[in-house]
Formats: sequence, C-alpha cells, structure tokens
Amino acid sequence: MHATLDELFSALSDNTRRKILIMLLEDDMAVTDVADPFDMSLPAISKHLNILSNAGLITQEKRGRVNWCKLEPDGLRDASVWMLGFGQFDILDIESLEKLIEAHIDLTQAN
Amino acid sequence: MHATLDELFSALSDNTRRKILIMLLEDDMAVTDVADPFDMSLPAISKHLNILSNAGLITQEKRGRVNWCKLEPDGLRDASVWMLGFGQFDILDIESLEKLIEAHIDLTQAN
DNA sequence: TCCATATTTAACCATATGGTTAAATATGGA
DNA sequence: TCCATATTTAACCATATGGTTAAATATGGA
Repeated sequence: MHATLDELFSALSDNTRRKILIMLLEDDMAVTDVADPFDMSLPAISKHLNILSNAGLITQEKRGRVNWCKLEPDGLRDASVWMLGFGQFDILDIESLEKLIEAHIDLTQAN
Repeated sequence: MHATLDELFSALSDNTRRKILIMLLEDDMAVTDVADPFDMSLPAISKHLNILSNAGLITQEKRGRVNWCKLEPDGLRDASVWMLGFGQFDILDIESLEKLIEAHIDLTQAN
C-alpha cells in the first residue's frame, strides 16, 4: 500500500509531473484543467496522474464526470526523510533550517 | 554543468544507486569495492556510477589503475530544496526539524 | 432520448533503462 | 617484458517510459 522510494523518486524525476504537483499546491483540479497548460494530449496527462497516484503523491476522487485531483503532501515524507537522513544534517546547513523554523513560526502565529 | 532535477531524482530512483550512496557515506571506495556487495556485473556498477556522477551526487578520481568514488553531499541540495520548498514546511513537522537541529548542535559541540 | 463533456482504455511507437558477456585499455609489479 | 589487476567500452537484449491517435465509457443536461 505504501509507495516505494523507487516509485517516489521516479515520479518526481519528470518535469511535467513536478509542475502538476506545484499546480495542485494551489487548489484541487479536474484532469482537463490539469492538462490545460501543457502541450500534450489528455491521455498523456492521465498517465502522469496515475503515476503520481501510485507514488502516493496525489489522490483522485471521481464526482460525476469529473475526476478531482488532490495533492497528498504526506506522500513526500518518505523521500524527504531518506534525503535528510542521508545528508546527516549537511544538506541544508543549520542556518537554513533555522530560517525555515522561524518562517514556520511566523506563519503559524499569523493565524 | 549543474545537474537537472530530472537527473537528480532519476538517479535516486534506483535502489542499487541509493545503496551505493549510503556505502560512500562511510568512506571513498574503488569501483571494484563498490561492486562487491552486489550480485551484478562490474560494467553494470560502472554504469550506475556514471549516472551518479552525471547527477552530481558523486565524483570519481582516477589514481593509477584505481578509480576512487567519493560522495558529493552537496549534490542532493537542489532536490532537497525543491522538496522542502514544495512541502511548505508541512513535509517534516516542526518537531522533527527541531530535533534535527538539536541533534546537529549536539554533534557539533561534541567536536 | 440524444448530444456534449470528461476521462480512460487500447494499440501503437521511438527511445531510455538496466542488465548481460566479450573485448579493449591502462597501470602495477615481478 | 609479461602477466595480473582495475575498469571501461561495445554490442546486445528485454522491458519500461513517455508520447501519440482512435475508440470506448460514463455522466450531465436539453
């Protein structure tokens, strides 16, 4: 049920798919709307969405004729953990991490 | 000169290559020694090492007959930044980040 | 009921990927 | 000089990947 790291990294290795994920960061979208900015056929996009689903990076929910695509932010977690663990705290230097935390605190306090 | 995200994520999408990176975390290694734990031909390993080099994840230095493979920890940075930026601080929760920083401080103070 | 809309499935294609074995290349050392 | 060791290159192969077009499927709405 859990996607493998192979599936995850492989899903992320295509620019079209990374762009789709960024788009879904904004809002849930129908397949046709996901396809719109790309110079590519609908079936091609449909395949990309399947790959993203299998990797656990998105979920799809069919309502009527429309298949809504929704980001699954937790899907990145395993890959993220692998990379951070691998880097042994050297990938992102400590200052960057602190900035991230500060930014996060600012955001949460803004609510 | 800079590896693309495509190359990076694609390089990481193979378990053999991820294992090689983990091995090189320990120490620099000759190609033959990298190949040793794998049930795979030397040319296959040689190809994997090329892919890792092109992705900027390792460097290779030929000394005599031996080609030494060395981890390039910064190679992961771009992928790491993409993922953290993408996740907008939600991938790793704030507690995990704080633990990472504390662990890092402990490590640096131990020196 | 019947057409339009949204999406997937099927069949296909060219190229990439991950492996193999055999041969080539270069260096080290007796 | 000549063999051993370390590694890459070449040629090949099966399967995966990322795309296409045409047809099928389902739902919505007049």
